[in-house]
Amino acid sequence: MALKLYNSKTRTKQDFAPIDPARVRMYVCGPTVYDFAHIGNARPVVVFDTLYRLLRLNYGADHVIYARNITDVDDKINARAREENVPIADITARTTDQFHADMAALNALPPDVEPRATGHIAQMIAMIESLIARGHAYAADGHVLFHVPSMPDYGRLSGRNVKEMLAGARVEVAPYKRDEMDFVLWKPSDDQTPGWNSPWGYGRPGWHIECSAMSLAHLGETFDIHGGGIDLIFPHHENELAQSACANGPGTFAKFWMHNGYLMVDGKKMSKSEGNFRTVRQLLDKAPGEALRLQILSTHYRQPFDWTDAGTREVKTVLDHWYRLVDGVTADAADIPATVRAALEDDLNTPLAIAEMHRLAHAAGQGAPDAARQLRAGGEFLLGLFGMTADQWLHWQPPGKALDEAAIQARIDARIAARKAKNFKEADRIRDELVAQGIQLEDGPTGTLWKVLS
RNA sequence: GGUGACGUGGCGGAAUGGUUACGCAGCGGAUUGCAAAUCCGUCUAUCCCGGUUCGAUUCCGGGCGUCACCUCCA
Repeated sequence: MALKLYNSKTRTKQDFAPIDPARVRMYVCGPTVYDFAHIGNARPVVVFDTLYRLLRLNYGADHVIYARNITDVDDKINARAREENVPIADITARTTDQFHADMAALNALPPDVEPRATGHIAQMIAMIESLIARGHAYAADGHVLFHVPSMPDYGRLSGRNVKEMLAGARVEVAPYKRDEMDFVLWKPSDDQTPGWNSPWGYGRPGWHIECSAMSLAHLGETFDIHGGGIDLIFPHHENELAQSACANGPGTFAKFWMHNGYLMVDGKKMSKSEGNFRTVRQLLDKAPGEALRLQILSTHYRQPFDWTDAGTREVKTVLDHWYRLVDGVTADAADIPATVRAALEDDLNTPLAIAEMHRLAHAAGQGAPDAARQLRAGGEFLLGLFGMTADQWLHWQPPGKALDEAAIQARIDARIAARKAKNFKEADRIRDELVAQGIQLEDGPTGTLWKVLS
């Protein structure tokens, strides 16, 4: 079955055919590194990681190139460095490390290239020069601005009507702008703010130009997929598209635009003032990263997602079950279940894919060995699950908390002895004692196993 | 004010012009010394009002409601 993807540009589901099957190119907007990644940052990473895995399967791992940037020059970073009174590089290095660790915990593969904005200043300057030369940008008052009326198609990607937007605009217009909609490509820096020398003086790039410059540098003028959150469609992606298409020529840039839906927490927009702000780091204290991953995938990527703790508990229960079924089972690519794969190939229908996984789990639970292999293959090769053993999974503890497994085993042995002596009162007492510590015992045919209650 | 998305059973969540997914929870059973785990069985749904149709949850119109964007945001 052919891969179909919803293209935000055309607002339809289309058959995906790469420009060059030997080099399938995907660019996803990565984080601005100034603080811990929140669960809203994790959604596009997990969604596009799932797509990345599927593309690698379809075209070969060596024929897919996935670029996800790190934006390490931004006024939010500058503000944070000032607050903490540390060098900017400290903030960006620390936050980048945290981001990598958190995304790895979610079983997200690292991208093939991870360009940094500060490493591409020269490319940004070159692109700005090209925009000026082509009449799409102008220098004014130390700034360089993109002239929006120079691009007739502006607003098409995000479905905005420029005139209507201006009618409802609440922003003050800077005096140096020729048009209210014009946006900054380059802006001046003072001594306290990071900057680089440029034809327009000492300064730093505007928000959108880094993605245009980096996608060009690593993927070329035209590439296959551009992804990110729907909140970025305006102004970020609209402006990226404007810059790139005007600098490189009409018709260049991404063939497919993909946007994941918004993320809410407990039914509301996540924000610090609402008290429902969740970092990935905080959530990894409640459940293993794979559970968070499956939770993210349990809603179709284009739908709004409502994050709840109850949802986390539910996927944890599901994975407890699946892990038991695939324990000791090995699978190879031949076991990849066609049903799960077909669901993913239909615009990444992960909820349907998970439903097909449940069907396999049902069959595996009845003792079908091929179903167990397919379940494992579906998790391992498609959804990015089963990265640990069943024991590791069932014994999982939040980072920093270590269980004394030897002590638990000693209690289990004592209980086995009591049971052999038919002293059930003592056996039950030991079991209750362990339950009070969050340890659940399971008497099976091969002996007594235990798991951590969640 | 402008724009967009969404409204499916207790909860999560797909699909579909007609045959009422799937999971979690609940309930009943098997199993177990009792549990847990596992297996079997099982109840509950398509926001409201019109229209098109032999038939709509699905298409069209209206209404109500929720969320978001238009300013930093994944």
